[in-house]
Amino acid sequence: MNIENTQVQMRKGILEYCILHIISRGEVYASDMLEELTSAKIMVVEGTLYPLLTRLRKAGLVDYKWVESSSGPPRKYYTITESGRGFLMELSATWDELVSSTQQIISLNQNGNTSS
Amino acid sequence: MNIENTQVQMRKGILEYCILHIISRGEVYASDMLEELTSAKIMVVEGTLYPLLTRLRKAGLVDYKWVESSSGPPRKYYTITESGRGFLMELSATWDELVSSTQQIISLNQNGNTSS
DNA sequence: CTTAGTACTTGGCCATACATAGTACCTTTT
DNA sequence: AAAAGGTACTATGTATGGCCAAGTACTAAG
Repeated sequence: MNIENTQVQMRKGILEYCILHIISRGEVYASDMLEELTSAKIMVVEGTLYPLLTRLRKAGLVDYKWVESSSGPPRKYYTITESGRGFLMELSATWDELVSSTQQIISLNQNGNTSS
Repeated sequence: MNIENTQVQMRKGILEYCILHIISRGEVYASDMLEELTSAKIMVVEGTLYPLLTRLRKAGLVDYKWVESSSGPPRKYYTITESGRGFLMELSATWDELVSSTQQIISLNQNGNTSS
């Protein structure tokens, strides 16, 4: 019951949302995503990202194409599918609802009234 | 990859935060918590709540005492410990950070600029 | 050819939420 | 008093997703 573990648990399902959102904004490959997530202070490692991308693809939410790189092996550039956009909207609603629900709980004080 | 499953995943770790917060506000027993969580639209079932309470107790974050009930078997009334208050503050910081990070990701549009 | 760097893959581990079934105690009914 | 029903808590097994760690494959530089 340490805080590191809780951080891991809390991000479950949210990574999926964030990554699908990043892909929805334009073609990116894994390192682009890692960079953006890191800059938002969401620490993600390859072993998390790649399996997630595979899941998204198998579910038909994203697609990819190989693109040659001038320095190194070719890269998988991901794009979102129509089905993916629909799912992203559902994820968005789910996230908003979760934030709203949590806010409702933690905004109550000892007397059960809302306060600041 | 259905939305119901994602809802389950998204709440992982957050239940712990919500429940510890509820307990921090005063003595409650399981049914009180279920009622409050349900009213905040966080659907939780006994099979989730009781093991979580046991985990919290084993970690020394909460304590409980048996209280006789006028109708039915005695109840475990939970209270937060000092150690629990410390952990709650950490959870709070973790949650705030996660919300902030997610907000940063999803507030970006196609051009990579912030917009509404 | 060897070394280093980049990109992607895979297998196993762990913690949490949940479904389900079960135990124990109390009150009410007959 | 025995049976029936409700309340509170417990225990077991499953599925999922994040993560570690090791591994593969391709390219460029020495």
